[in-house]
Amino acid sequence: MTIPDMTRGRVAKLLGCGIERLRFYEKTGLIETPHRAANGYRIYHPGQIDTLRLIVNLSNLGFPLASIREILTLTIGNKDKCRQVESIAEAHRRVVRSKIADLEAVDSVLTAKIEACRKTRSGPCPIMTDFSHINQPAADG
Amino acid sequence: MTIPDMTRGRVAKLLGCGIERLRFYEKTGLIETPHRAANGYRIYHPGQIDTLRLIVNLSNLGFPLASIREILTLTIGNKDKCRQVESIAEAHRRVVRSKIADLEAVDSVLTAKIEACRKTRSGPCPIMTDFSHINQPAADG
DNA sequence: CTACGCCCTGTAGCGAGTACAAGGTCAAGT
DNA sequence: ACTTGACCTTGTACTCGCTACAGGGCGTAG
Repeated sequence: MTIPDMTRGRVAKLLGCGIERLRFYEKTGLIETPHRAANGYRIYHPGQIDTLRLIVNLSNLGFPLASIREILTLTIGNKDKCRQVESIAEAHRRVVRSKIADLEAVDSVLTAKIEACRKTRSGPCPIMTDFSHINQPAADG
Repeated sequence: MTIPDMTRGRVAKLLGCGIERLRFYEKTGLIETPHRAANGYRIYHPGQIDTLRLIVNLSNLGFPLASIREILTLTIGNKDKCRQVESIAEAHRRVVRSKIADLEAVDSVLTAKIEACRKTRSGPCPIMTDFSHINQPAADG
């Protein structure tokens, strides 16, 4: 049972991401450059794969790479550093919730406009008119 | 009461956006190049300002510029074209709702992890460990 | 006449990758 | 041995929707 070399493609498949993404994380310094086989191929060792899995998982949750970079500098097993990670996660959750609120506001505007469109039997389209020459706030002031 | 020339800065202030954004819309062909005064300054006429307001409003709702471009090709006042605009808006609403669903899923994962962090009194940080070396799906198969 | 604010142009950068070209390598099949 | 195809390498350009900056011209108020 020889374990096959973890080349870029195999790691990408394992982590469920594209191979270029791994190169990108390497290019931007999130991981160290992996060892190379004699033919020049990258060979990832288990620790690097763990790191990459952490990066991919956090990135899939929308953490910006700057936050991920910060999390990576905090080594595992320290209680105080866990508090730091927690606070980064809380900050990110605030961003996520704010985006949800924004999108829900957009959704309700869209729904109102779509309703107005449906009621329009003839005449100008409400989406076009409402968003172009209505609601100029106090243009006479 | 002389109406001042609508220069780029004035239009930007009226629409609540930055002046570079207007140049960007011009560069990408969303609006035609406005007339120039003798000194080379752009002078926007009311129709162009209406168009820009439509663009800015739709863009603020998250419509991609490709959709906005499509909407702009549909002239005002035609019932059938209103149906087309409506269907673009519906497609965008589907995208928005899908994003909301994704973000809510992210929110619940974050909340679970933050809870786990809070319960951690000592030992490794759950965020780091759960996202790096746990949950490898059936690694023995 | 000078200071400041507005305008012009072109270009580069953001985030987080994705895509492509041009080539080297490896493993399998014939 | 040879060919095919999948994989790997590098560098570079593109995505989206702006934003920022450099280096200059113009206009107005004091």
